[in-house]
Amino acid sequence: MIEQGTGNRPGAGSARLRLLDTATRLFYEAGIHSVGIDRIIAEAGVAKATFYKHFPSKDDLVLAYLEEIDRLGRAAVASLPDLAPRKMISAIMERISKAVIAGGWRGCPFLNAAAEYPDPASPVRQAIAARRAWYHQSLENLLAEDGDPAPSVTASLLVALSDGLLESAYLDDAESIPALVGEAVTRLLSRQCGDDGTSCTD
Amino acid sequence: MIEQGTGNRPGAGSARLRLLDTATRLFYEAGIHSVGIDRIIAEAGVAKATFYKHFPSKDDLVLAYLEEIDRLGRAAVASLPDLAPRKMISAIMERISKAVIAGGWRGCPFLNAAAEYPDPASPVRQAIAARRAWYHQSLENLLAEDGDPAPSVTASLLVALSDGLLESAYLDDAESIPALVGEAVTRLLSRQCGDDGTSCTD
DNA sequence: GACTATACAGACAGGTCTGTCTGTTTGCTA
DNA sequence: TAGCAAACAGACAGACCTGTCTGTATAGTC
Repeated sequence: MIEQGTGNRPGAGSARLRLLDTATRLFYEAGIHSVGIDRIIAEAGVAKATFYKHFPSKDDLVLAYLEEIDRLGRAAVASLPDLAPRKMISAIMERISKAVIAGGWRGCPFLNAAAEYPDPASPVRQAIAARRAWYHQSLENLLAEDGDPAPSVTASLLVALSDGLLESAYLDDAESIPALVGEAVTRLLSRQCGDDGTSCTD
Repeated sequence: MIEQGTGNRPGAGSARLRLLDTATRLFYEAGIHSVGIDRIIAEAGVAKATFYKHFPSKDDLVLAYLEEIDRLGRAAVASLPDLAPRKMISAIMERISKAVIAGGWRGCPFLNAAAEYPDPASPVRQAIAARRAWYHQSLENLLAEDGDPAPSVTASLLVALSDGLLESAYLDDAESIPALVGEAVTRLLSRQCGDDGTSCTD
């Protein structure tokens, strides 16, 4: 899907790629409204006309930015090894720790974007809603497989905890997150013994 | 504390109040960077020079906006009736439901502001950090009183869940929040029977 | 009435924003 | 060599941004 130009045609598609990469970095680091087109094209080394050829408006670039992150996240989850449901849930939640420990964490890109886009009907907000629906549904399916008595409620709590831990990593202390993720999963999932590695000794 | 001018001195202090009220509404509804000074003074009915007399810069107004919300939140918690620790924790968490059900919820003002202020050294971010530290400490104290074996960890989980539920109310479904708040508290707090109303039948 | 404090109205400067436009260069293809 | 598609450079328009400034009106106080 990602066509890394520069094969035979030195610039074919690479301008779009550079724009999206640069915008991703700048939008995430500085916030969306704080970053102007001029800065993006300067740092990407792309002419303004070329930018507006690939993205009819700035909001189209913002949308592409979020959709690309969404795509990568879904691909990462899809490529997880096939484990028992509860271990899958743990693996998904532990992606939080990995994202946060890497450094330069500036909060969840979707929550940050939502803060800047108040209109729920805007394409940006709809992309965020789609992302959240996918995440919730993925967890709910696994919880149902795991025999959770209220998979939708538990999934909502896991989504909320994911959001909260991602924000906590940004605003409080990133290093404490991995331990908190484990603790949260242990406490939130209903104790059902026998399936797999949960302790169930209490 | 709130002095609604127009008593004997028709305009004494009321300009600052109108500015802060208007800014609070607009910053929260539309986002901080999206609202210009011109719009604030127009809707507040205040001259620009008057604005800059009360607030040396826009960031000072932003800071006043967050500090006022912080002050109100702390006052509301301080004025809760004196209950047993666990009930106090529940009461604090249930403030989430009340805030969210009222309608017009646009997410946590502090998380929204943090999304727009990347520099952790900025006064805005420091106000956010102070708010979060207060909230965490308040919960931790109550948990310690309640005999929680790891009050700091549990407090961190409650903070994360608060953040997450507030975001969920904004982006997913506000009406489901009250039930989720109760469920979250039940599942997160360690089961210690005998104190008060926790079921402890499992 | 004179003085002071407060707020009003609005022009202005200097910068930045998005988006459009003209014209040039580059490199592949026929 | 000619043609074409893509990207380059950068001027420009029109709006909006923050912050400064000048001048006026009002109300309370001495």
